[in-house]
Amino acid sequence: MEPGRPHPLATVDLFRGLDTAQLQELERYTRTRAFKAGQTVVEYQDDSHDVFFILSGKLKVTIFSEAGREIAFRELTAGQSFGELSAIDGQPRSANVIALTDATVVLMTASDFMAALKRHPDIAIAVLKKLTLLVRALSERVHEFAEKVEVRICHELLRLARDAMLGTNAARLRPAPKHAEIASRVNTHREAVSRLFSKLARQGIVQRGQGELVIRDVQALAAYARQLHSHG
Amino acid sequence: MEPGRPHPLATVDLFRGLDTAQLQELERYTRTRAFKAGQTVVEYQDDSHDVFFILSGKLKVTIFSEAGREIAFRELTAGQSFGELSAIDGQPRSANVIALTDATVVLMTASDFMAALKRHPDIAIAVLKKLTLLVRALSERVHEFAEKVEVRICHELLRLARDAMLGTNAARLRPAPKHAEIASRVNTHREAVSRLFSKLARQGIVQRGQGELVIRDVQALAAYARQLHSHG
DNA sequence: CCGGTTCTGTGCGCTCGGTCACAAGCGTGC
DNA sequence: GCACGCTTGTGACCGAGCGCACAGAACCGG
Repeated sequence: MEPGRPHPLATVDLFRGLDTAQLQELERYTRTRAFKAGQTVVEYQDDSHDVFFILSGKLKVTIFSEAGREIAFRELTAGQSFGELSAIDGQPRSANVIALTDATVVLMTASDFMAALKRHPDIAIAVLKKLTLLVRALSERVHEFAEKVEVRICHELLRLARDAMLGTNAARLRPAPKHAEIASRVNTHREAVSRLFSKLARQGIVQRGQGELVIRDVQALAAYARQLHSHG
Repeated sequence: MEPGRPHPLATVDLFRGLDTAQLQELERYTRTRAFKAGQTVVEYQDDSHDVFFILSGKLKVTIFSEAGREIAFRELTAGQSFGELSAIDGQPRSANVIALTDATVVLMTASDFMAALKRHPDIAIAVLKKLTLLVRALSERVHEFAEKVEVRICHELLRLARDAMLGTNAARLRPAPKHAEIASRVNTHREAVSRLFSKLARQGIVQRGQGELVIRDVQALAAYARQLHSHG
């Protein structure tokens, strides 16, 4: 327990709040693994049940429709974790995870993880918070499908903007998100995104520069969505 | 602690696994409330954060789109609980809950609930399992919106069938679910459901009797959905 | 700088499915 | 039974948005 040098597991969000002694004890139940860029970490429908904690690198979670179309994804980086769902309910994995860059992860078996939850209520609560967030995000998604395509795209843009604010009413997305990307997340097609962007650009709400997308007026974008939504 | 007479809180699913002494201790943090049929228990966007445990009666959870259209719902009965999300993350309520029948519930403040989670890891794990189930159900929903209307309706039918199986390949839904009901859950219109039912009835897959709906061949229904899905 | 590849912008036809309209069932209460 | 309301079945219309096609722009690697 060296005070100046924090334990490596201290970077894991779920373990925030544990002291070094507790982390050392937890570490006994983990194994470290390295993945090369492009390698698959877990595969959809696998029935492995380990939980993973990312020490370094960047991974990508994807879900494919049965037709093979990519439906949604998010990126994971150091400090984040994944695989809790299968550990908790024993069901097969709900998504693919592949390494985007070389990455180091630490993993724990389902039963060791569940035991850790019992021993350390703070971890359990951290997982609860994580799942709660997920539930709310998913619900939002479900609601959104009641909306028309343009509204959904606007919402997705607003979500992207939220994480890249630049002042209070503007955001810069760099690198520019690919249209096909956005489209697939809200379950529509590239062309729809392209057309909407043109419209928004004409109104000065967004601006496309080299390799970046600037949302000049977040308020106006939200208003645009609201107005589309209400009248039809 | 009378051995023959179980504690009233023992009926609550989340408290499965606690002994009578622990239940008595928990009870000190609860208040009991009675609701009359039709009364609102929690309202969407409220910022109350209590957790509710149903002792008796039937409640209904609904979510409305901003346009006021009912999007989805589920029913809750004795033993189930609700309100955990707001207690865990402190955000406003994610849905409306109204009493369908007269009902008795027990409630706990958010902070008492969180404290209980810390003291009783089994409760925390029960909540984790519940949320995990929810996440999986919601993900399934999100995926489904990539499908065409008919496929979505078939899937909804299959879900209904799952809870009302009659042998291995048939199910009886009684009372018959209303078409408008099913339609709103998969985000479409009464007419679409009506038309699909006619088609399925012509193929002998389902059968409409007085006040009930019989799914004669669940396999065939699943196959029908799969085939629609793959060719277009 | 050139040739290829991937991404973007836009026009157009066609299909799915949302909407309207109306008739027929069914249940309930009087 | 009859009248009323709620639910269901079905045809016809029509608009949103998907899919296709193709041209231009941006982004490589060499």
